[in-house]
Amino acid sequence: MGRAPCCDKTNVKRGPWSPEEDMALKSYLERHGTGGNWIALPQKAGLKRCGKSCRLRWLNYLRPDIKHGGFTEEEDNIICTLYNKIGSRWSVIATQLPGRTDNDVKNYWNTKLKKKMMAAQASLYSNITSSSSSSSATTTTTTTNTNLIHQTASPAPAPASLIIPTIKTETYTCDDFLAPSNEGSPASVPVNPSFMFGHKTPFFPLAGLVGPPGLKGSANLHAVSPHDDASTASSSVTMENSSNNYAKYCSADGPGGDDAFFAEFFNDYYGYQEKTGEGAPNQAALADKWITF
DNA sequence: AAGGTCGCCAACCGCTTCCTT
DNA sequence: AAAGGAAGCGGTTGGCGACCT
Repeated sequence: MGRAPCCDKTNVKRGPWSPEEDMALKSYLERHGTGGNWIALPQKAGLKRCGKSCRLRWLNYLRPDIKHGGFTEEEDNIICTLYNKIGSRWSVIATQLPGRTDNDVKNYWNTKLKKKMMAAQASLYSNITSSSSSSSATTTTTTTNTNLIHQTASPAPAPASLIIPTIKTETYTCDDFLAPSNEGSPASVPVNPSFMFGHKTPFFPLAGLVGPPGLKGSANLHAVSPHDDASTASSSVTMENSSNNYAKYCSADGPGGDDAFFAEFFNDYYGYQEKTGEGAPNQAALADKWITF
Protein backbone atom coordinates (compact mmCIF):
# COMPACT_ATOMS: atom_id res chain seq x y z
CA MET A 1 0.00 0.00 0.00
CA GLY A 2 1.37 3.31 -1.03
CA ARG A 3 1.48 6.44 0.93
CA ALA A 4 -1.69 8.43 1.39
CA PRO A 5 -1.89 11.49 -0.85
CA CYS A 6 -1.37 14.84 0.83
CA CYS A 7 -4.71 16.07 -0.45
CA ASP A 8 -7.78 14.97 -2.32
CA LYS A 9 -6.62 15.44 -5.88
CA THR A 10 -10.12 15.37 -7.27
CA ASN A 11 -11.08 18.46 -5.29
CA VAL A 12 -8.06 20.66 -5.88
CA LYS A 13 -7.37 23.01 -8.74
CA ARG A 14 -4.21 22.43 -10.71
CA GLY A 15 -2.29 24.29 -13.34
CA PRO A 16 -1.35 27.95 -13.54
CA TRP A 17 -2.35 30.27 -10.74
CA SER A 18 -4.77 33.09 -11.43
CA PRO A 19 -4.09 36.62 -10.16
CA GLU A 20 -7.03 36.19 -7.76
CA GLU A 21 -5.51 33.06 -6.26
CA ASP A 22 -2.15 34.77 -5.95
CA MET A 23 -3.79 37.68 -4.19
CA ALA A 24 -5.68 35.40 -1.81
CA LEU A 25 -2.60 33.39 -0.90
CA LYS A 26 -0.37 36.42 -0.54
CA SER A 27 -2.76 38.38 1.61
CA TYR A 28 -3.43 35.38 3.81
CA LEU A 29 0.25 34.69 4.35
CA GLU A 30 1.01 38.33 5.01
CA ARG A 31 -1.67 38.43 7.67
CA HIS A 32 -1.29 35.00 9.27
CA GLY A 33 1.91 33.39 8.07
CA THR A 34 1.98 29.70 7.28
CA GLY A 35 0.92 28.72 10.77
CA GLY A 36 3.39 25.90 10.45
CA ASN A 37 0.99 23.86 8.39
CA TRP A 38 0.82 24.17 4.64
CA ILE A 39 -1.66 21.32 4.31
CA ALA A 40 -4.36 23.17 6.23
CA LEU A 41 -3.53 26.55 4.74
CA PRO A 42 -5.45 26.45 1.44
CA GLN A 43 -8.74 25.85 3.17
CA LYS A 44 -8.13 28.69 5.61
CA ALA A 45 -7.16 30.99 2.76
CA GLY A 46 -10.19 29.99 0.72
CA LEU A 47 -8.19 28.30 -1.98
CA LYS A 48 -8.98 25.07 -3.77
CA ARG A 49 -5.34 24.15 -3.99
CA CYS A 50 -3.07 21.48 -2.58
CA GLY A 51 -0.94 22.70 0.31
CA LYS A 52 2.20 21.73 -1.51
CA SER A 53 1.12 23.78 -4.46
CA CYS A 54 0.54 26.80 -2.20
CA ARG A 55 3.92 26.37 -0.60
CA LEU A 56 5.63 26.18 -3.98
CA ARG A 57 3.75 29.18 -5.33
CA TRP A 58 4.72 31.27 -2.33
CA LEU A 59 8.35 30.18 -2.18
CA ASN A 60 9.03 30.41 -5.89
CA TYR A 61 6.93 33.33 -6.95
CA LEU A 62 5.02 35.34 -4.39
CA ARG A 63 7.60 35.94 -1.71
CA PRO A 64 8.45 39.64 -1.62
CA ASP A 65 12.24 39.22 -1.91
CA ILE A 66 12.23 37.10 -5.05
CA LYS A 67 14.32 38.09 -8.05
CA HIS A 68 13.42 36.76 -11.48
CA GLY A 69 15.74 36.46 -14.46
CA GLY A 70 18.72 38.67 -15.13
CA PHE A 71 21.38 36.46 -13.63
CA THR A 72 24.67 38.28 -13.32
CA GLU A 73 28.09 36.96 -14.24
CA GLU A 74 28.90 36.78 -10.56
CA GLU A 75 25.85 34.62 -9.99
CA ASP A 76 26.84 32.45 -12.96
CA ASN A 77 30.22 31.89 -11.40
CA ILE A 78 28.77 31.06 -8.02
CA ILE A 79 26.39 28.55 -9.53
CA CYS A 80 29.09 26.88 -11.62
CA THR A 81 31.52 26.76 -8.74
CA LEU A 82 29.01 25.30 -6.35
CA TYR A 83 27.69 22.87 -8.93
CA ASN A 84 31.19 21.56 -9.41
CA LYS A 85 31.63 21.25 -5.68
CA ILE A 86 28.35 19.78 -4.56
CA GLY A 87 26.39 18.83 -7.66
CA SER A 88 22.71 19.49 -8.15
CA ARG A 89 21.86 20.53 -4.62
CA TRP A 90 19.88 23.48 -5.84
CA SER A 91 18.52 24.52 -2.50
CA VAL A 92 22.04 24.81 -1.11
CA ILE A 93 23.21 26.72 -4.16
CA ALA A 94 20.20 29.02 -3.97
CA THR A 95 21.05 29.98 -0.39
CA GLN A 96 24.21 31.61 -1.71
CA LEU A 97 22.20 33.73 -4.14
CA PRO A 98 19.95 36.17 -2.30
CA GLY A 99 16.52 36.41 -3.86
CA ARG A 100 16.97 33.31 -5.99
CA THR A 101 14.98 30.14 -5.51
CA ASP A 102 16.17 26.62 -6.00
CA ASN A 103 13.68 26.23 -8.84
CA ASP A 104 14.99 29.34 -10.54
CA VAL A 105 18.59 28.24 -10.23
CA LYS A 106 17.75 24.77 -11.45
CA ASN A 107 15.86 26.08 -14.47
CA TYR A 108 18.59 28.55 -15.25
CA TRP A 109 21.24 25.87 -15.07
CA ASN A 110 19.30 23.38 -17.18
CA THR A 111 18.29 25.82 -19.89
CA LYS A 112 21.21 28.18 -20.18
CA LEU A 113 24.20 27.83 -17.94
CA LYS A 114 24.91 24.18 -18.63
CA LYS A 115 25.06 24.78 -22.36
CA LYS A 116 27.12 27.89 -21.89
CA MET A 117 29.63 26.09 -19.76
CA MET A 118 29.85 23.06 -22.00
CA ALA A 119 30.37 25.23 -25.04
CA ALA A 120 33.15 27.13 -23.33
CA GLN A 121 34.80 23.94 -22.19
CA ALA A 122 34.51 22.34 -25.59
CA SER A 123 36.15 25.42 -26.99
CA LEU A 124 38.96 25.20 -24.48
CA TYR A 125 39.43 21.52 -25.17
CA SER A 126 39.60 22.30 -28.84
CA ASN A 127 42.29 24.88 -28.16
CA ILE A 128 44.26 22.42 -26.08
CA THR A 129 44.22 19.72 -28.69
CA SER A 130 45.10 22.08 -31.48
CA SER A 131 47.94 23.69 -29.56
CA SER A 132 49.36 20.39 -28.39
CA SER A 133 49.24 18.92 -31.87
CA SER A 134 51.19 21.84 -33.24
CA SER A 135 53.84 21.84 -30.55
CA SER A 136 56.59 19.43 -29.68
CA ALA A 137 56.29 16.69 -27.12
CA THR A 138 58.52 18.61 -24.76
CA THR A 139 56.32 21.69 -24.66
CA THR A 140 56.19 23.48 -21.35
CA THR A 141 53.25 25.69 -22.17
CA THR A 142 51.22 26.58 -19.14
CA THR A 143 47.56 27.21 -19.69
CA THR A 144 46.18 30.00 -17.60
CA ASN A 145 43.11 29.03 -15.67
CA THR A 146 40.80 31.79 -16.65
CA ASN A 147 37.11 31.87 -16.15
CA LEU A 148 35.70 29.58 -18.77
CA ILE A 149 32.19 30.85 -18.56
CA HIS A 150 32.92 34.35 -19.70
CA GLN A 151 36.10 33.64 -21.53
CA THR A 152 34.56 33.52 -24.95
CA ALA A 153 31.76 35.63 -26.28
CA SER A 154 30.70 33.01 -28.77
CA PRO A 155 32.51 29.81 -28.05
CA ALA A 156 33.26 27.66 -31.03
CA PRO A 157 31.77 24.20 -30.94
CA ALA A 158 34.11 21.26 -30.84
CA PRO A 159 34.87 19.95 -34.30
CA ALA A 160 32.87 16.92 -35.30
CA SER A 161 36.01 14.86 -35.63
CA LEU A 162 37.12 15.60 -32.10
CA ILE A 163 37.09 12.53 -29.92
CA ILE A 164 35.98 13.57 -26.50
CA PRO A 165 36.88 11.23 -23.68
CA THR A 166 34.19 10.07 -21.35
CA ILE A 167 34.31 9.86 -17.61
CA LYS A 168 33.42 6.39 -16.50
CA THR A 169 33.30 6.97 -12.79
CA GLU A 170 34.48 9.55 -10.37
CA THR A 171 35.46 8.93 -6.80
CA TYR A 172 36.10 12.06 -4.86
CA THR A 173 34.57 14.27 -2.30
CA CYS A 174 34.28 17.98 -2.54
CA ASP A 175 35.95 18.32 0.83
CA ASP A 176 38.94 16.51 -0.49
CA PHE A 177 39.06 18.85 -3.40
CA LEU A 178 38.35 22.14 -1.83
CA ALA A 179 38.97 22.17 1.85
CA PRO A 180 42.01 24.24 2.67
CA SER A 181 44.54 22.96 5.10
CA ASN A 182 44.55 24.28 8.62
CA GLU A 183 48.09 25.54 8.40
CA GLY A 184 47.78 28.99 7.02
CA SER A 185 46.52 28.32 3.55
CA PRO A 186 44.10 30.80 2.12
CA ALA A 187 40.56 30.52 3.33
CA SER A 188 39.51 28.98 0.10
CA VAL A 189 41.38 27.40 -2.72
CA PRO A 190 40.77 29.12 -6.02
CA VAL A 191 38.28 27.02 -7.83
CA ASN A 192 39.36 26.09 -11.23
CA PRO A 193 36.80 25.84 -13.95
CA SER A 194 36.40 22.15 -14.41
CA PHE A 195 37.28 20.41 -17.56
CA MET A 196 34.66 18.72 -19.59
CA PHE A 197 35.17 15.12 -20.49
CA GLY A 198 32.21 13.90 -22.43
CA HIS A 199 28.55 14.28 -21.92
CA LYS A 200 27.52 12.13 -19.02
CA THR A 201 29.41 13.76 -16.19
CA PRO A 202 30.74 16.85 -17.84
CA PHE A 203 33.12 18.06 -15.23
CA PHE A 204 36.58 17.03 -14.47
CA PRO A 205 37.13 18.55 -11.09
CA LEU A 206 40.80 18.87 -10.63
CA ALA A 207 40.26 22.12 -8.84
CA GLY A 208 41.64 20.89 -5.57
CA LEU A 209 44.90 19.97 -7.14
CA VAL A 210 45.49 23.48 -8.28
CA GLY A 211 46.59 25.80 -5.61
CA PRO A 212 48.98 26.30 -2.82
CA PRO A 213 50.94 23.56 -1.18
CA GLY A 214 49.20 22.37 1.91
CA LEU A 215 46.00 21.47 0.26
CA LYS A 216 44.70 18.68 2.34
CA GLY A 217 43.40 15.33 1.40
CA SER A 218 43.42 13.49 -1.82
CA ALA A 219 41.52 13.78 -5.00
CA ASN A 220 40.84 10.68 -6.90
CA LEU A 221 39.21 10.52 -10.23
CA HIS A 222 38.85 8.06 -12.98
CA ALA A 223 38.59 8.93 -16.57
CA VAL A 224 39.32 7.34 -19.86
CA SER A 225 41.41 9.04 -22.43
CA PRO A 226 40.19 9.84 -25.92
CA HIS A 227 42.68 7.32 -27.17
CA ASP A 228 40.47 4.62 -25.86
CA ASP A 229 37.80 2.80 -27.65
CA ALA A 230 35.02 0.79 -26.15
CA SER A 231 37.12 -2.32 -26.01
CA THR A 232 39.56 -0.75 -23.59
CA ALA A 233 37.01 0.66 -21.21
CA SER A 234 39.08 -0.41 -18.25
CA SER A 235 41.77 2.12 -18.99
CA SER A 236 41.55 4.88 -16.46
CA VAL A 237 43.58 7.30 -14.48
CA THR A 238 43.56 7.64 -10.75
CA MET A 239 45.04 10.76 -9.32
CA GLU A 240 45.70 11.72 -5.80
CA ASN A 241 47.38 14.57 -4.06
CA SER A 242 49.75 12.63 -1.93
CA SER A 243 52.11 15.33 -0.77
CA ASN A 244 52.34 19.07 -0.81
CA ASN A 245 53.97 19.29 -4.15
CA TYR A 246 53.29 16.09 -5.90
CA ALA A 247 50.31 14.27 -7.18
CA LYS A 248 50.40 10.74 -8.34
CA TYR A 249 48.52 9.42 -11.24
CA CYS A 250 48.54 6.06 -12.84
CA SER A 251 46.62 4.82 -15.74
CA ALA A 252 45.44 1.31 -16.08
CA ASP A 253 47.20 0.60 -19.31
CA GLY A 254 50.52 1.85 -18.07
CA PRO A 255 53.40 3.71 -19.68
CA GLY A 256 53.24 4.29 -23.36
CA GLY A 257 49.49 4.06 -23.54
CA ASP A 258 47.05 6.52 -22.12
CA ASP A 259 49.70 7.81 -19.81
CA ALA A 260 50.84 9.90 -22.71
CA PHE A 261 47.46 11.48 -23.10
CA PHE A 262 47.07 12.27 -19.43
CA ALA A 263 50.58 13.65 -19.15
CA GLU A 264 49.84 15.92 -22.07
CA PHE A 265 46.54 16.97 -20.62
CA PHE A 266 47.89 17.74 -17.18
CA ASN A 267 50.73 19.67 -18.68
CA ASP A 268 48.75 21.67 -21.17
CA TYR A 269 45.80 22.48 -19.02
CA TYR A 270 47.27 22.74 -15.58
CA GLY A 271 50.90 23.35 -16.26
CA TYR A 272 51.85 20.25 -14.35
CA GLN A 273 55.26 18.85 -15.05
CA GLU A 274 55.87 15.17 -15.01
CA LYS A 275 58.40 14.43 -12.34
CA THR A 276 60.50 11.38 -12.07
CA GLY A 277 63.75 10.52 -10.35
CA GLU A 278 65.18 12.62 -7.59
CA GLY A 279 62.65 14.48 -5.54
CA ALA A 280 59.73 12.39 -6.53
CA PRO A 281 58.16 10.20 -3.92
CA ASN A 282 58.97 6.55 -4.14
CA GLN A 283 57.08 4.97 -6.89
CA ALA A 284 54.79 2.32 -5.58
CA ALA A 285 54.27 0.73 -8.91
CA LEU A 286 55.81 0.88 -12.30
CA ALA A 287 52.74 2.50 -13.80
CA ASP A 288 52.74 5.38 -11.31
CA LYS A 289 53.66 8.77 -12.59
CA TRP A 290 54.18 11.86 -10.56
CA ILE A 291 53.47 15.37 -11.48
CA THR A 292 54.52 18.45 -9.62
CA PHE A 293 52.79 21.75 -9.27
C1' DA B 1 0.10 32.97 -43.11
C1' DA B 2 0.42 28.52 -41.20
C1' DG B 3 2.54 24.72 -39.25
C1' DG B 4 6.53 22.89 -36.90
C1' DT B 5 10.27 23.18 -33.66
C1' DC B 6 12.67 24.86 -29.82
C1' DG B 7 13.53 27.07 -25.45
C1' DC B 8 11.92 28.70 -21.21
C1' DC B 9 9.83 28.27 -16.89
C1' DA B 10 5.92 27.39 -13.70
C1' DA B 11 4.09 23.62 -11.69
C1' DC B 12 3.71 18.82 -10.57
C1' DC B 13 5.30 14.22 -8.88
C1' DG B 14 7.28 11.30 -5.90
C1' DC B 15 11.11 10.31 -2.97
C1' DT B 16 13.79 11.67 1.16
C1' DT B 17 14.40 13.98 5.38
C1' DC B 18 12.84 15.82 9.50
C1' DC B 19 9.83 16.29 13.30
C1' DT B 20 6.37 14.91 16.48
C1' DT B 21 3.97 11.62 19.09
C1' DA C 1 12.76 3.15 19.04
C1' DA C 2 9.20 3.13 15.77
C1' DA C 3 5.60 5.03 13.10
C1' DG C 4 3.14 8.51 10.80
C1' DG C 5 2.76 12.79 8.67
C1' DA C 6 4.45 17.27 6.91
C1' DA C 7 8.06 19.79 4.74
C1' DG C 8 11.84 19.86 1.68
C1' DC C 9 13.96 18.72 -2.40
C1' DG C 10 15.31 17.48 -7.18
C1' DG C 11 13.77 15.49 -11.52
C1' DT C 12 10.41 15.90 -14.91
C1' DT C 13 6.55 17.60 -17.53
C1' DG C 14 3.38 20.54 -20.02
C1' DG C 15 1.99 24.90 -21.75
C1' DC C 16 3.16 28.91 -23.97
C1' DG C 17 5.63 32.14 -26.72
C1' DA C 18 9.35 32.99 -30.02
C1' DC C 19 11.52 31.72 -33.93
C1' DC C 20 12.11 29.20 -38.21
C1' DT C 21 10.77 27.11 -42.58
